Amino acid sequence: MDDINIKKLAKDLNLSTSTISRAFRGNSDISQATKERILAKAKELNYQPNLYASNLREKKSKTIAVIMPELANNFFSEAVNGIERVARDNGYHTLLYVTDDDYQKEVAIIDDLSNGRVDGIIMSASGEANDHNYLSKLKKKKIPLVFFDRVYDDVDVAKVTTNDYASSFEGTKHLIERGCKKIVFLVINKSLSIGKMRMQGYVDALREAGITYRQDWVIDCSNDREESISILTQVLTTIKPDGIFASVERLAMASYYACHKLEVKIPEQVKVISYSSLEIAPLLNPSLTTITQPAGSIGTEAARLLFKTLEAAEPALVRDHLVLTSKIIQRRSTGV
Amino acid sequence: MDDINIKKLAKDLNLSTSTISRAFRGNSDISQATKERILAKAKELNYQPNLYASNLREKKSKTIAVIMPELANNFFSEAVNGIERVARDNGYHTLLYVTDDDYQKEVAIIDDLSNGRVDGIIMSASGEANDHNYLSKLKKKKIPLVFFDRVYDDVDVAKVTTNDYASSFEGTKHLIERGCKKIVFLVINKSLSIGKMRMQGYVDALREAGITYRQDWVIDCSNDREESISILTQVLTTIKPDGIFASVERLAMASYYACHKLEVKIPEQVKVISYSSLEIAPLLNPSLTTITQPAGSIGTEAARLLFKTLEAAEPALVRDHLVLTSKIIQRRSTGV
DNA sequence: TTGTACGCGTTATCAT
DNA sequence: ATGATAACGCGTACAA
Repeated sequence: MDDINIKKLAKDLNLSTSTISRAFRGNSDISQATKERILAKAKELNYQPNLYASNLREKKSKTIAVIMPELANNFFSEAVNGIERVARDNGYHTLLYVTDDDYQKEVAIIDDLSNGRVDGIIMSASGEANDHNYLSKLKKKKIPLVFFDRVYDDVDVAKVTTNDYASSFEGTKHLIERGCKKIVFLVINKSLSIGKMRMQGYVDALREAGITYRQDWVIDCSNDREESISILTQVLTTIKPDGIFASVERLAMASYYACHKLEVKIPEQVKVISYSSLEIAPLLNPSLTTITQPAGSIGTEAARLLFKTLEAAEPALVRDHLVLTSKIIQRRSTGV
Repeated sequence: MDDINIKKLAKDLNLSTSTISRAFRGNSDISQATKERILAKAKELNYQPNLYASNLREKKSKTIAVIMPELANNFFSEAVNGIERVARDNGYHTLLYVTDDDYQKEVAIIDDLSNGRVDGIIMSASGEANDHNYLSKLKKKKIPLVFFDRVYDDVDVAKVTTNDYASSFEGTKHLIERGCKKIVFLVINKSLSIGKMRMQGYVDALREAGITYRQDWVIDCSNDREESISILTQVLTTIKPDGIFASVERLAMASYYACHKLEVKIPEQVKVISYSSLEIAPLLNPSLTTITQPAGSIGTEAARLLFKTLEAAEPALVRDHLVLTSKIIQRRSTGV
């Protein structure tokens, strides 16, 4: 009475398990009458096909995983929304995994996932991650992977990114046009593709404006906020920049903290621009000029690529790289 | 060569499948030598026990689900961190589900989960949710449920909340002490337990201060930001409050938007306090006075309760209700 | 310490 | 339209 399964239900209805099974799967033919009878009884007895048995039998989990560095971040939450919508449309479920920007966790999660728990993975890469060999396991297991936003250049899979080089170039140019001459560039990890692209845009924009690029203007910050704040405090007092370009949102936040603490006025003494999808950017003190990525679209496109791969005859061949466009939203932090 | 499984590995090593199995499970005895030999070969051939087969066999998924209203929210992300840590310590995996504050989605997720995908669920409730009968399915399937923060009073399971009544009382008192006489209370859903408790604290604090409570001071807002902003714009121009108590974070944001738009000065013309775990509350313009919940602890405690239930002889008996304490952090939005 | 054999709950194939 | 049966990959009695 306690545990219900397909056999008991079959016995209860004087039917075979095959018929029960058919009632729950759309395809096979079965008389409308018995189907309804089965479904009714199933609801009454609270029967649902056992997920693990089905998956074992079908060798499909109808589930995908999304791996991302952090949760409390509008960019990722919007991207996830996009992904989930597409997944649901395709009859798939979505599992969320968070790495906290910790490379070790990323490896552990991939490890956990390569036992067939999911049919495919959409991921935004974390941390330095020099060795990406652990991803080869996925290829061996034929679990397709799609990167979004933060990608590893040396891993040859489908990717969705934004025009980081161009938007960074424009962002830097914006600071220069607002009169900045000494612009520092804040990065968490230079080696990460996204950091490289954004940095190059910054460097080239400086060059174009005839400003000589100085290596010590590129500030290597940390994932840890306190650490970043102390680094930035140092920077503000020694380099005394008149412009800050934060390559990721949290570094803009850290910059604000440091400026507040040192009573450095934004935008009078230093102007700030940042990559950010922060919903509350307009409410910051002062409101923050942002380069904003189309987060939702990035998610839906990444999901579409994954499902394209999932359905491809030769999945390995799907290596599209989509590049979407970010836009600069000017606010008070780069005002006069 | 392509698909590896326990049989092939066994054949490769001239061993039986049971021995292989034993090598992967901690318990059964097996000689250290063969165990190492097996593990080595497994790594070489990229073998991992199939998750779905194991789960089917063991009738355990070693996985829990966390269901929450939203992602881009510091409170929930901290809570999730706490939960994940405890889960990992217990050898469990954590799946994340987001409802977007949509009751229908919550029902759908619970439905999906009741087929045995997870061994237990930790949830923060969404939306109005008048009918909680869909949760009975979990009980029938013996999948334990633990609520955190946003709970349904009529559902008799373990819960972890904060002292909403007391902190709301104190928050209101704080506004009164700062000179507010006409304080509106913003709520998204009065019927939700958390809304009720917080509202009662507000009402009682008014009463204690000799301020007559007016029903139209309780503003029913929306999950949709634009809608909330338009409601608040209305409120600011008609009621003209000198104090705003936002019972949830997003309503504080909406209030800020509305005030900015109407050029109503915070805190000079209206003071604002809000429940919030916003990391950037100090950076808002002006910095926001918050009632902050111990998010991480809520998560870890909820997880502990879940695992206690999971291990209990009679799970139905675990109905502890833990109440943790929030604290008020005073900032400029309620300053002079 | 290791091997044999069965069953977990389902679905697909084949038969009726 | 429905039923019988084998197989998915694994873990555990039980046997050796």
